[in-house]
Amino acid sequence: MKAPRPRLRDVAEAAQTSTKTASRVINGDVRVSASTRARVEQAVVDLGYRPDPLARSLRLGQDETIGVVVDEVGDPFFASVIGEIERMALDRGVSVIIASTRRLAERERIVLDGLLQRRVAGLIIASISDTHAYLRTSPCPLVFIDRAAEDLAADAVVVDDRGGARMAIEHLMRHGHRRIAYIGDRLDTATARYRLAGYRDALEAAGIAPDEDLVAEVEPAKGDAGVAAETLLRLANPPTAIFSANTRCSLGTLPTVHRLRRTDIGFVSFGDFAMADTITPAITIIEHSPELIGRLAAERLFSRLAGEDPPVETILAPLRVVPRGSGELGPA
Amino acid sequence: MKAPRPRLRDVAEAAQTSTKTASRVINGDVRVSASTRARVEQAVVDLGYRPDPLARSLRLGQDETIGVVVDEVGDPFFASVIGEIERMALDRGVSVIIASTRRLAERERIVLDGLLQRRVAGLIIASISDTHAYLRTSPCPLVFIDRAAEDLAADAVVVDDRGGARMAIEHLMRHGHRRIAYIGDRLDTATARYRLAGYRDALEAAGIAPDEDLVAEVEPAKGDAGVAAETLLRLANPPTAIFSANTRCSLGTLPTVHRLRRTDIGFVSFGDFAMADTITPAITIIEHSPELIGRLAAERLFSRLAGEDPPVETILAPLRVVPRGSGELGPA
DNA sequence: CACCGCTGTGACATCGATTACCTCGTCCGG
DNA sequence: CCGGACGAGGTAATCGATGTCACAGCGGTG
Repeated sequence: MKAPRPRLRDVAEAAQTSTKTASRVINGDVRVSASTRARVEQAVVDLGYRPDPLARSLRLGQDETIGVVVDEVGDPFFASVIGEIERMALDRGVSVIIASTRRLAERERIVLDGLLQRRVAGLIIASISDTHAYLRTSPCPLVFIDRAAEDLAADAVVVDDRGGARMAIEHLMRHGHRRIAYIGDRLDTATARYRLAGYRDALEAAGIAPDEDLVAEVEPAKGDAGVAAETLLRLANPPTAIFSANTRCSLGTLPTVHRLRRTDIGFVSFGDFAMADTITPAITIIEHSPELIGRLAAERLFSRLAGEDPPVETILAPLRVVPRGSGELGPA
Repeated sequence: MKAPRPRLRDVAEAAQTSTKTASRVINGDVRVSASTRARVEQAVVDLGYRPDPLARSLRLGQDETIGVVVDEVGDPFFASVIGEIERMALDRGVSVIIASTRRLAERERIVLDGLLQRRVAGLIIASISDTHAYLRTSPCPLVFIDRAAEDLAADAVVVDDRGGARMAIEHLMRHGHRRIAYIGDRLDTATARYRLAGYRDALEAAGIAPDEDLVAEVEPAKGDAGVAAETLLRLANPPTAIFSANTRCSLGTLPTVHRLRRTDIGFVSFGDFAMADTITPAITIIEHSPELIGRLAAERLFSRLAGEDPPVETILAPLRVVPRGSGELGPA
């Protein structure tokens, strides 16, 4: 009963021409006479023809699809990034395949490999790994987000992690803090290393001797940020302020801070989150907009897909301190 | 320099056999002699052969990909749902294409059409539209989430919206509230209608006359939930409690409630969110786990893709009140 | 007038994998 | 000893669109 979807061949037959000419019309080739063009266009409408993207991809050796690889799709930061990328892709009729690495270099390999096998047209990657040799001959444009690829000349959209962390610490110091704790990601990601470096920069510049007891390296997915916070706050000589180096650490740490009724402590979060301005005290943040990062990355990728070939660049998304209260509390 | 990726033909040649036999080995056909099988397998390893998914899809008329269509990828609820689906898909080597409708029925049509054109193997859909006639002859299994398709016999994973809303209102009434406001989504989505119905059920069962001034229908994406909350709280005869019918409304409403220093008001949110248990007072919620919904939907879809054919079913994900403070405040 | 170049067109190969259909032995029962 | 079932494997068509290349017709040119 149900008619199978029309093929190019059917269109060609209806228009009394060859598939090649029909293909020309559809792809906007100029060298087709007006009358033939009209017949084909009519046939397309009559039959409701739509080219099969699969066949097209096979022939062209490339899929009208981009891949986005992030740590974890459910992470609010990446969810917003992806949302923005998807928005831009949809406008261009491009599909978005997403994949998450769970912060495992091995999985990253696997999903990237799969995406490349599928011949995606381009990739946006929040890489967890620090070796990308196998991407050096990538057949498609790559844009890194959140963390640049250090061993690869590829576009990246990042924030000034080191400078941002330093800004956060200096902000706390301006409000009188001298003992400031750091809670951040595992140091096997570059982002975490840079932010920790920024923290140390600021302390050193202020002539404060670093205290390793105040540096906690955690795995936010495991929920151990809260444990780290509790440990810090129970030290014999506890910090008067905490710097949380990313959103998920903040989300893990703050419930503990509140449970222990230590809302008197100074707090700055690298990255915003829902309700940050509503809890008491409201949380001072280093703001970096995931939507902006997504947009910049997608723009870059689409411009390359459109054939433009600007020099490889690492784009810095802007960063600023948004004081809301928790970062302006002085030490006891 | 760079060798092109090996094709099945290369494998066949290396194993001194035909593509057909090589294909049989790869697809696990039993009727291949042990020695031939071994040769082919060796060749596959030697050449690092990986079948081209595009070609395979074309031939099979189906892509090893599932589509997930939601309101908005950046929405925390859907982000978690997608995260869980992606997790399950990756385990099966299936890719996930995401698309968002922005709550526009027209866009929903477009993205679904695109996905169907791509011949996805299956679809998971949070539908915004209420006509799905064009999906009736869908070539692939469908699973609806969050909202069932009323005009289509298809699987769905939903929560008991009406009952859940009723639970929320009854909870507030048990703590003495009689004037309870409702803030929820536009009523052109079924979910919103059910939740509002549940709200009305509860009031009616308690013999409370409904007051339409207390019902606000908003568009959370536009940020007008906060405006609605302010309007409600400034009424001559204001409510003593607010029921927020979904997470995004809660995220929009609560900053306003706090800004107006009206944290004395009763509050229940349909749907959890980050920091809900950390703000003061902590927010009482109707809990429905997005991860669970994602998992159930994905399980259903994969079971159909595996050829199982259970009767079409609407699965109810469980729901419960999680009291945290804001829902247990009595009226002034 | 022969030749050149340009335009519009179509037959056919191609992308890489799957499959309908066929061939060739071999082994078995009758 | 023969027919036929069966196992193993090969040939070529197929999926649907696009690239290659050749060709016909036409106008201009030396």
